[in-house]
Amino acid sequence: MDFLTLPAPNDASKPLSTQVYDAVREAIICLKLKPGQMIYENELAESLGVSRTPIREAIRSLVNEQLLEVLPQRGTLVTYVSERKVLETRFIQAQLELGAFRIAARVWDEHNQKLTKQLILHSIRDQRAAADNNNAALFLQLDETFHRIILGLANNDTLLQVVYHMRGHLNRLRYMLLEEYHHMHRIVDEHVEIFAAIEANNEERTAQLLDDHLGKLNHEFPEIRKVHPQYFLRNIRNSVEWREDK
Amino acid sequence: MDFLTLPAPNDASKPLSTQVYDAVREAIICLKLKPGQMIYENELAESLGVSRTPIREAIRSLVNEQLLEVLPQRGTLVTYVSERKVLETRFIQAQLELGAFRIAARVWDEHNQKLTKQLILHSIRDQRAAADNNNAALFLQLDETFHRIILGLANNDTLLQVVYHMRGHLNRLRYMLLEEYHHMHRIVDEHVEIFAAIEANNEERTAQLLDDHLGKLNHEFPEIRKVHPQYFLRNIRNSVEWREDK
DNA sequence: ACTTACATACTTGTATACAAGCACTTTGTT
DNA sequence: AACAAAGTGCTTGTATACAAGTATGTAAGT
Repeated sequence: MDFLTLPAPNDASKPLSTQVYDAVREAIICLKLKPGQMIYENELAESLGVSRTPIREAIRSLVNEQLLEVLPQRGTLVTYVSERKVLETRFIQAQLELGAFRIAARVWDEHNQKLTKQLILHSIRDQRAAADNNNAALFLQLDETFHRIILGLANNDTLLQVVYHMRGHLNRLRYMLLEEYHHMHRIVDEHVEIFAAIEANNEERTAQLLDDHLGKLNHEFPEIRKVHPQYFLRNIRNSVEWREDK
Repeated sequence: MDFLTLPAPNDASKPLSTQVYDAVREAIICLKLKPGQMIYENELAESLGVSRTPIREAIRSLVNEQLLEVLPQRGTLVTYVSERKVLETRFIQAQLELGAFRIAARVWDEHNQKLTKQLILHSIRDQRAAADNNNAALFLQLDETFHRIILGLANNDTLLQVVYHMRGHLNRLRYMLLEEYHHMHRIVDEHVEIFAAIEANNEERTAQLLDDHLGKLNHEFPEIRKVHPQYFLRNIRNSVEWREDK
């Protein structure tokens, strides 16, 4: 667990429980904590140099996001990626992002959103750089930022938060995909296309492009599952009982 | 705080933290804990007869749902209802429910869903009874159940969970509305209409009716705000600083 | 050889003790 | 009388101690 560290040894700006939450969440999404792995409160507490109390509070939040599952008196499980969960999460993400991107296309105004445009162009440039360097972790972050900028045009913080949670799940899968297929440049191209449609105030085209963009995950899913079967569940619900490789 | 009680004095079926969560959440939504009210961990712990540990874990979950806000070293605030939060939440609810209800209308099959139909008819009957008795708390529960049955047809548990959280916010508002305007029968009528459209596999009409059904909240909002100004925030974000009545 | 019972070393769940910070009161000064 | 500053009692944040349950290994019995 030596890869788990807090941002600063004695940083009082945020409560320890929040810092632990951020650190563990990042580790789960980057697959440093592997789906199916057991973790233990004492172990985490020792690694991070804090007591069990903030650890438990962080775990509780991650259980709410279904990234962890507590098995009482046995330990805590990093949840498997299940096909069902991915499909469910993808549907929600699509519904919300489609709605928000439509708003973005509707309200986009070249004159009033010069700053936003600069942000987007910068983001796309950074994405290209990350793609050139084949840096999957960084690329995922930038991809998320790009989506957040557009979503921000809908002026709905709650939506940003919900989409953030949904992405928590999907990103583990997307991380595997990026590491395997290195298709980052294709994704950036799609981002460019989508933004062009928004700039043209073309709501229908924006929605169509975004739907394709998000939908690609469904086709890639079965492939990546064969590459990392140990991270996936076969059955319907998330459970410790049945695993792909048993 | 004497209205706060756990389901059973010594029920080991669920962890205390979960029981506390359920009890406090219910109290917030039914406005027994009022928006803007301060609560304290010690006070809750004494009322419920447990230690601060499970209390804190429950509070953490409710903070994640934005029903509570912890002010460090000062206490915990029952969040105000803000216009912004209501609009944001309503948008998400609409996007998700519209998507799911469309699926329901598409997949509905009289032959294969006899059981579901029975559930729905029962639910509508119960709703009428609650409306007759003018029982707002019960009606809200039944309303939620009705929506959940339909949403269940989309076969997406994650969506059920997200909608559940969004409703946590809206229900405080809806509770005020029901107490004030007693328009439960109108709501049941709309439910009947929506279900008829689903039975007819009429996706467009289902979506149209549901959109109207959910949209009514937006019109009622300014009215109810005048009745209970002390529960609402004037400003953009949820914050303890600015209040309607200051 | 196989099963069963039990001791043991873990785990999480809960309670309590201590630390640090905010708010108000009270006291002292001008 | 007005105001500033220290003190007191509250709050949440964190650490630790204890309780209860699970899995495992071992030894005894069949």
